Amino acid sequence: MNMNIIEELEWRGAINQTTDIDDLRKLTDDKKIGLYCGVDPTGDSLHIGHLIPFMMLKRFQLQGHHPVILIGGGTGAIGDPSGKNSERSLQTMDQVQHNKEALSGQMENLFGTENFKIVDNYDWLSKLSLLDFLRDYGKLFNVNTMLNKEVVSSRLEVGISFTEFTYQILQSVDFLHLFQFEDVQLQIGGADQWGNITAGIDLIHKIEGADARAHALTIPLMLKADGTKFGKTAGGAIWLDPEKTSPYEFYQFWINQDDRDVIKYIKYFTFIDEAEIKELEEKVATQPEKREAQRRLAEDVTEFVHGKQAVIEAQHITEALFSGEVADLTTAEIEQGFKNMPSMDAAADKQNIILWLVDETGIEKSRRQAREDVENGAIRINGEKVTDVNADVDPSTAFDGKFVIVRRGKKKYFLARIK
RNA sequence: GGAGGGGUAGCGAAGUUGGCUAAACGCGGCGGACUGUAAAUCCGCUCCUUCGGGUUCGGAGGUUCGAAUCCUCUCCCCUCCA
Repeated sequence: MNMNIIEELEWRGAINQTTDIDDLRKLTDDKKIGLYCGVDPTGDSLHIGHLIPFMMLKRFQLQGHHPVILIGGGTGAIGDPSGKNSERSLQTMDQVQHNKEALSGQMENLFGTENFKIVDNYDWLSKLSLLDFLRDYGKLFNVNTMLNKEVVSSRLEVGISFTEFTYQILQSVDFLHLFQFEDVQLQIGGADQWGNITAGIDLIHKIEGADARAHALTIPLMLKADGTKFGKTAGGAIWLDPEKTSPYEFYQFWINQDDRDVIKYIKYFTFIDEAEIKELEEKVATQPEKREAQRRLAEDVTEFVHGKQAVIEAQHITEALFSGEVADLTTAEIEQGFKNMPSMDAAADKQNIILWLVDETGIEKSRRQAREDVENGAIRINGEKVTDVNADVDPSTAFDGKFVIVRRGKKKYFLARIK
């Protein structure tokens, strides 16, 4: 596809707001630009919320541009007030360092090491003395302007510390630094970053001259059709770390997206081209029950994050778990599929199902409930429906006596690991 | 310190002329039907139980054949006054 990157982002619905879009289009036509987004090292794994700006960077990268991810090793120690209604607690430098290392590894999985750079603003912010900061940058920021930024004004009622108030200056210094030393001309961020990014552009203009070409591009707020926040499930965040969220669960997250959202997500999170997306859109409208779009979405994103093999395994596990035919799952697949499903240790002894469900495994909280579920036909042991409350559970009959897979209801699974 | 109001099951909220109330109703949760691993809807269950019964209504004690409901003491919360 020879579409200009900005045009491509436009049809993908990925742009919320930009500075001079015509100049941006021209700039990206004329040369391969440097661009960046910042990530605060507030945790030790990326989650799918991070994927939102990363998808943008990736698209630029695929067209030959030079993405840079800035890890806020310096600012992370300060706390960005954006999107927060109360003061953040500070992290220790050790935590920040640990998180930074974990995140960098994950980013390299997504972007490779060619034509991609990770920088840490600690490297330059930490060298800035207070006096230099005040003389070189502080002078260029007008407090009235800063107060008017949405991020700050929304906090005036509840209060904001000087530290967080200063955040926008630091982020501006970052942009300036990258503009000067990494040839970065565009900063990307969530819609709530607009104020911070434009503050940086103002700084660049003041120092580098009004004709310096620095741009801002923000991404629309991702909301689900039901109005709730994208990326959160009952079980919490969806992580990119396969130890925290298994590839199977990751795959499941995407396959479960609402019809109303799926095309939007496909446009945003996959590299599928326009023609095929049109087809999928048509399919959602005419044959929603096939959920082809959801499958493609899940496949594509899972492959991007975890690789081809992970997709194949996730699909195998999916097939087994949803058909109930769990018998042919491998040990590794069981481990993965049940990563974040309830699991418990159990003895190898054969015993009555009610006692086993309540006392041995704790799957059911009372005998009353256990009986009810068994009698309702809600319980399956290794895929076999059990409706007799006097039946026994014999762990030795499947999976070499290592596991007993319990399914309650249509899709709730439990894994008993036999000791 | 003074005057009121309140603490009921996961949450919200009835019930306070003592028994018919293991405790209405709503939400949530769990099953089932339908279905597309959806949405909506409908149905059942939702303190424990060896199914005889047992233990609950902030806590302790008392009155009574019998209390979430009455009395005493006590802890906590809210509102108003100081």
